[in-house]
Amino acid sequence: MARPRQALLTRERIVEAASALIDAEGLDALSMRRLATELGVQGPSLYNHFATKAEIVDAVAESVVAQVDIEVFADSDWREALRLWAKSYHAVLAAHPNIVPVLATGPGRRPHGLAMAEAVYGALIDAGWSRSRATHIGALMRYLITGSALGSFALGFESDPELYDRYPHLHRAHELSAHRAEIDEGAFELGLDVLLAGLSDHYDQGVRR
Amino acid sequence: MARPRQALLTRERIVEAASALIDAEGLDALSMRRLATELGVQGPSLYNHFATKAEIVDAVAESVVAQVDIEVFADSDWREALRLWAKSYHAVLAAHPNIVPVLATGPGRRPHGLAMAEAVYGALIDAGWSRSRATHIGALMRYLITGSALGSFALGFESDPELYDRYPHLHRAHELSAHRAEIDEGAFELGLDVLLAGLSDHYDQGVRR
DNA sequence: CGCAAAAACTTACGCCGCTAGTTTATGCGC
DNA sequence: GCGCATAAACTAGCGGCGTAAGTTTTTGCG
Repeated sequence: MARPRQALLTRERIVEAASALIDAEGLDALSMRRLATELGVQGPSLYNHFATKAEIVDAVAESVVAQVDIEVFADSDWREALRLWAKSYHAVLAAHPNIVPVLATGPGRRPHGLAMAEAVYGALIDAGWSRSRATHIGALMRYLITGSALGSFALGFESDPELYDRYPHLHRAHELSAHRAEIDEGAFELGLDVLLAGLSDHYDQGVRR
Repeated sequence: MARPRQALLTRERIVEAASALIDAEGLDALSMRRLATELGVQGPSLYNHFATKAEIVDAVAESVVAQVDIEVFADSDWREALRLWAKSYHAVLAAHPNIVPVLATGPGRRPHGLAMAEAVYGALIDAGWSRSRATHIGALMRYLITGSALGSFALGFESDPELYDRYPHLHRAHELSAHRAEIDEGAFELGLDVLLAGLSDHYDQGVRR
């Protein structure tokens, strides 16, 4: 096949297919040939639309970050905004866990990633936090959100009971995976509550630097 | 070369070389052929000592986790122990950031990983936390520690000033990388302080479940 | 109408993890 | 002290990877 009358590929279709493939089978399953096959095309044809595989992955990351609600910073108190944003971000990552390692490296050059950083940092600055403190708080939120999304804590423990014979306190660790949702959500909520309460205390006591 | 009089490889030597290679050039740079070359040997010879590449990576992860101080749980108050352990873990990961994605998936079947989980969870249980709460706290600590080690927050922002022209609050973001150490450490310390203070309050108020 | 650009193709290079089969040295049982 | 299973290296090769190069055909603009 040479150039078709109607283009088979668009950047949008490629990103959608890549995103679906990553969601369904993980980052490692995304290869140029596999993705092309999924789109009914030969591998190298993708290079007519993206210069490298990394660009495709980046576009997928951007499309995920775009789903996070940053409108909340427009009209909420910084505490409430931070909580709602964190929950929204957390929910988006929970829906697309396989792309998290990419997001964890930072906003890079992605417009939505930068817009999110701008919104978070701006809200903290506008609330009166020092630049240094605002940066720390922003970093800290990212640690909690990506850390909790990177891999399920519960699933990190294998479900083989014999594995825990030597560890007296872990004798029920093989049951953890069955309560995966409650554990992962509970830990995140606990962290968010404690962090926001603590920061709120600092703030109210005038410790903003 | 057939079988040499003195074995060229041992599991220990392989793990050391793999660890050094990962530290120096990242997880992606670790290939069986490259590692073998580093050890003065042909690629497939490594399979006489490890069944798969994943086993080698796992052994490297185990050797890193083994450096974390879990003795502190033997004779400190749970708060102090948690703080010292977290700092030790954080320091070890800061020294070997490239292996963090592997550790972030949980202890798996690694003895030192399991021993660490046992120590943390056991200390919390012994202090009087409920099983559910102890699990949440353990998960939360992992979120903070691996989240902060996974990728520098400061380095997530590129040092190209023009990138931030559209984002008024980020106009100095290109300077972040220059203060990398202070930012990353400061955010981690802030998170650790706030979390431990908050949990300590819960504890003292009798909220342990 | 002609031609550059676009969008598909095929071929190929040098990597990758890993398998299979080969060679030779070691060390244990008789 | 010999024989042989095992260990530990080797070479060759499979199928997959990212991507570069060059080809073909269609489109759309000057």
